[in-house]
Order: sequence, then structure tokens, then C-alpha cells
Amino acid sequence: MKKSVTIRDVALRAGVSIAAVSRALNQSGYVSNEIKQRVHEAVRELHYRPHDSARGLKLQRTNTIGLVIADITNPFYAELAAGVLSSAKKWGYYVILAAMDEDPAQEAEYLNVLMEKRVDGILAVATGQNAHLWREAIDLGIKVVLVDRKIASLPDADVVLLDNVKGGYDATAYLTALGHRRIGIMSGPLSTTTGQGRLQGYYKALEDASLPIDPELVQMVSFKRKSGIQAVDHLLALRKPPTAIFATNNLIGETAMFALRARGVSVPGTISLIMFDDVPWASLTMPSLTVIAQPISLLGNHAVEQLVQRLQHPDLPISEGRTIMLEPELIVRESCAPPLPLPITEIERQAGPYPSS
Amino acid sequence: MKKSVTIRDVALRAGVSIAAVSRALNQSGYVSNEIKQRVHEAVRELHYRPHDSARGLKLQRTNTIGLVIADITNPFYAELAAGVLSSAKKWGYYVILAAMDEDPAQEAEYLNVLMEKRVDGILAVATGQNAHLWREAIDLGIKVVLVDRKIASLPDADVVLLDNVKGGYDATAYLTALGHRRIGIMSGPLSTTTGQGRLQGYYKALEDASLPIDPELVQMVSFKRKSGIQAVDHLLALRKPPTAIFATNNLIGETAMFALRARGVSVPGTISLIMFDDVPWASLTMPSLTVIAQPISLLGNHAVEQLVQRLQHPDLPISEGRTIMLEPELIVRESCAPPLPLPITEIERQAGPYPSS
DNA sequence: GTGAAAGCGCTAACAA
DNA sequence: TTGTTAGCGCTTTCAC
Repeated sequence: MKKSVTIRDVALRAGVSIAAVSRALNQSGYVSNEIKQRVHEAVRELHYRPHDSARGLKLQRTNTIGLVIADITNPFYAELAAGVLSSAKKWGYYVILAAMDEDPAQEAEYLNVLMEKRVDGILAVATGQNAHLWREAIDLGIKVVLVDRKIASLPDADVVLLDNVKGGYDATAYLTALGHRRIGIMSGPLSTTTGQGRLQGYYKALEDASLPIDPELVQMVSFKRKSGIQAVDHLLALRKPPTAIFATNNLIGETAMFALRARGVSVPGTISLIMFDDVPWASLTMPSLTVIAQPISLLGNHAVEQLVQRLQHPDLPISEGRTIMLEPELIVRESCAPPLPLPITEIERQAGPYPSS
Repeated sequence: MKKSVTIRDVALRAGVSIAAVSRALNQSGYVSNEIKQRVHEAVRELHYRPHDSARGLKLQRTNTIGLVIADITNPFYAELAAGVLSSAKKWGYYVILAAMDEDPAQEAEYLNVLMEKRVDGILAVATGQNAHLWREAIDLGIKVVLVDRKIASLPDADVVLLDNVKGGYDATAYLTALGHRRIGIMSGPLSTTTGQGRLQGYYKALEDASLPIDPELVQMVSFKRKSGIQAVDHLLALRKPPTAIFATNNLIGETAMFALRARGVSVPGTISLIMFDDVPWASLTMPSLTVIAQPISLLGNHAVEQLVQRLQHPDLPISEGRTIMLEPELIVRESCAPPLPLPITEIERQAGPYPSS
């Protein structure tokens, strides 16, 4: 492995100074066409590649950003990442992926690394912990844009959000409009604004439909795969089980679908199911799933846009941090139907065995 | 935004030389415990963070690797990335994600960037083009490990593969064992070793079952979502349509599932379906999908392991490049069944209208 | 054990 | 228009 070729080698080869080479390569300052030519020729012959660490050291800028998410295996984050990657590339930024798995310790570890690497900015769906580290990153001069979740301890960071309250409301209202009166919700953790918002929307829709809030119907689960099977069982075992379930993200929806099938519960015959997040498989299941779709790529694009803006105008007023809010959309498919006149157990109790749908 | 604190500041604060600080922080060379103490105190007080570009420049090493894939939105790559991320972190490496979307031009662009960034290594599911750039990367001293696909032009690169021939064979043999005699295949592009291998396995299984090869039954499609709908239609429209279809990756399987449902074809009643790749939704569809599962996380882990080994022993003999080959596994679910005695169109022709399954 | 100093590869004053 | 040079922040000889 031969010694790597530097700007000095190029200068020698082209018979000019290294400053001239730098100028020629960066289109900065004055360079005659002749020199430009000679330099590019030398570059080609020598296979010269500028050394990014050296530029980074000199320029105090890396053209690299960090993307902090929970789990790339979750289609939501995968699509977000896809949007971020392509947008970032367009602006000349490249991304270091940090999957913290909803674990504050891992988030902290990644944050430390991203700071040492002096990434220009960080796009983050954060746990909400590590407030101190986030502050430190910002103080270091790293621009932070929060995506999907706001965090209270960073009121001054830009943020790109989905209107989760509306999403939760629309999902629930769709169900009440179908005639459901007992709607179960598998809610994500209230430590996240997404969990909070969607649950809040659920409450609001019930209220608007003059329906009582039954605490038994709200099941707290984590935003992870297979984390809520017992939540489904719990709902199913209720004295008066719900006639519909609202799964507040795609992993939870997967779980719900799985558990309902395993228990032999007919959807939407016995129970209707609505899910937050549209994902490719939602139209492949039988029945296909009615969902609240998020404009995920847009979320990513806006986030990058926001970040790039901060990067290019380093001293825009921070003060409040800008907020961009996107709208979710109800996509009706097959998994929701009007409820049976009465919950099936009620019917059984009143009229004896009843042929299951 | 105040000037960032450097090793010099720490030295001043601790009342020692910068060399001592460096030694203390890196556990290298001799440092008295007292100095060590003072340094760490100063670091804490000043919130000092080593500047990675500076270390990188000095050390000619970045602790960063590139991961080149097609599309993070494909669950296969998402899981691969997840495996790579966690393995890499364990070894102290962080990853820049490059999604080239099966496009050689994008791959080239990313490759150039990764070279300029002087990543220590690259893990790649490559297009197979850009041979020259890959060579250049290796010459630059960047260790390259190929994952999932081998590329002919880089015989000296380490490679971590799945036995695609076996996978293709097992899928097809399972179908022939069920009694299928006309099996359609939606094959990926032969420019990839995965496409090649799976098709080769298909041929081999047919041969072993003494079944003829009918070119009409092999449909070439790209490894992309919804790229093969017309391929399904083509198979369906055949004078003697297949009684089973082998979809050679998860995106193609998604497409097949989608198209068959849209056309009202019963699975596995009229047509059996088997897919390469196990994905979370494969057990949620109705019927659930019989698949050939790849040990994807393992693939990622091995790849990182391989790379780290090269990184830690820079002058291991290159010569041939090591190959690790993993085994696929057949997971039987509900989407395959014995065929109808004769293709339904034959029956119709012979016996008039026939009640569809 | 500790510190002074050279230098990693690059950019941008500044001088010519 | 071009070249010389001083760092960017760090590690590591090499004297002491």
C-alpha cells in the first residue's frame, strides 16, 4: 500500500504551488485557466483525493450529519432515513446512522461520538432523556433539528412534527362514526410527544362523540414489536371487550394483527382494527388495514431542509426554534366495520350461543 | 457560540503539557496518577471533546466505515444495517449509510465521498459496476468486504454470502415435492450473484425432479417494489399457467402477493407462492407466506467481524479474499399446497366450467 | 515521568 | 494572478 497522494504531490506534478492547487480545486480565488488545466490533469494522473479530515480540521466543518433514530428495522424509521439520505446528498451532506433502540444510554453514547466527530448537524427522533448532552451538542455549535418528537428540555431546537393529536382524533372519530362505542387503544409511552398526542386525540374524539372514557380500554405499551400481545389479551378478556382497537404505531399494529389472528378473532367481524402509519404490508394483509398515514418522506425532507438552512445561516435568530407541522391522512381499507349491535359477550349472555361471524 | 475547547485549554487548566493530556486521555505512554487525575478533572470542567478530524488527520484512521446498500426501505437491507450498526458499535466503529438504489452512478458518487472521508472500511452490497472505483478504494488502503453479492471484478475482496443456489433449490424442490410440475419464477437480474444463484438453484431442482425447463415460466424482474406486476400477469395469461410461483426476494414477493390478490387468484388454492426472505409481515398475510429465510443479522455481524479483522491486521495476506457462506432455511407456512390435478384452464377446456376453489 | 516540537493535509491570509 | 506561510487540533518521537 503506497503512501497516499497529497495536495503537495499534485502541486509538484503540475509545477505549481499547493495554494494554486487548492484554489483550482475549490473554485476559490484567482487561478488562470492554464493552471486549472494542469492541476486537473495532475489530479487525474495521480488519482488524488482530498483528505476530508484535513479539510475538516482546517474548515471546522465536516459535511456530515448524524441521524438519531430508534430502530432502522421499523419501516417508519427506514422510510424517514431514506428521505433524509436522499435530501442530504442533494445538499452535499452525508449521514452517520445512530440507532439507539429507545435506550437513553445508547443515545448518550452515540451523541458523544457525534460530538467528537464534529458533525455539522444532528437530525433526531430523541428519547427525551440526555437533556444535558443535547444542550452540550448545541453549545458545541452542532445544529440540532428534532423530528417526529419534540422534547421539552430543548424548546429552542427546530422541530418537524406530525399532528399526532389530529391523527389520534381522526382514527378514533372514524371508529365512532362507524358506531363503535367501546374503542380500545394501544398507546405508546407518554414520555414521547407522539404517545401523548395520539392518546390525547383519542380522548378528544371520544368526548366529541359523548362517549365515556374507560381506563380499562387504554393499554400502555412500548413502541416495539411484540411488546403488546398481553395488552391485546387483556382487552379481549375484558368483561365488556372493545369492538374496535386503535394501534398507535406500525409495530403495535403488527402485534395487534398477529395476536388477533392467533386468538382466532375475526377482523373486522368481531373487532375492527385501525393503525397509525401506513406501511407496504398494510394492503397485503387480509383484511387490508385501515390506517392513519404519515407523510414520512416529507418529514425527512423538511428536517434536512431545516437543518441545511441553519447550517447556511449559522446566526439566524434561535429564540424559539421553528416548528413545522405536517398532517396525517386517513386511508380507509378493509379492517374497520360497524360493530355488532352489542358486544358479542353481551349477546351471548342475553340470547345464548350465537354463531360467530 | 464560544470557541471550542482544545487539548491546549485542558493542558493549561491542568497545569501540564498537551503531550501529557494526550497520554492521559489515550492511556498511552507514562503518566503519573496525579496528572491523570488533574487532566480528567480539567476535561470534565471544560467539557472537552477530542476533535476527531484532528485525530483522524494525525492517525490516518477515522473509526468510520461505509455501508453501501440499495435501499434502506427494503426490510432485508434494514435488518442488515441493524446488524452492522450494532456490531460496528461494539468495535468502536460508526457507519455512514450509502443507499445507491441499484444505480451505478449513485454508487460511484458515494464511493468517491467515502474515499475522501477516508473511511477505514466499506461494507457493500454492490451493483457490480464501478470496478475501477472499488479497486481505487482498496488501493487507497480502504478495506472492502462484500456482503450478499460477490463481484467478479474484485476476486481479492473478502465476501460474506448466503448460499443462494441452495436457497433457490430448496424453494423449488419444496414445490416439486408438493407435486407441482409447472413452477413460475420471478427472477432477479442476472447481473447479481443473488439473481444468478437463485435461478440456478431453481433449474437444478427442476432437473432433479426430471421436470422440463420452460423459458416462458422464468420472468426476469428487477429487485424493486412493484416492478413485476406485469410479470405476474404474463404468467397468469400463459396457455398453461404455473401452479406455483417462486418470488426471489421480498420486494418481488410483495408484488406477487399484491398482484395475485388484485387479480382475485386464490393462494394457495389456485397458485402456490413461495418467497425468498423472511420478513415480519410474511406471517401476517392471509395465507401466511412460506419463505426461504436468510440469517440476515448474522450476515451483518460476520461482515463487520471480517472487516474488523482486516483493520486490526492490516497486512494479512490478501491473495484470494476469504469467503464466508451462510445457509438459508425453509420456513413452511400456509401459502403452498399441492396443485390442482391439472391447471384450471386445462380442466375448463376438458370439462367445461368448474367451480373455482 | 514529562515537555518541546514536528508534522498529519489542507485553506486562506498576506506578500509579491 | 501566484506562492509562502501560518495554523486547524492532535499524537508521538525525542530530549531532558
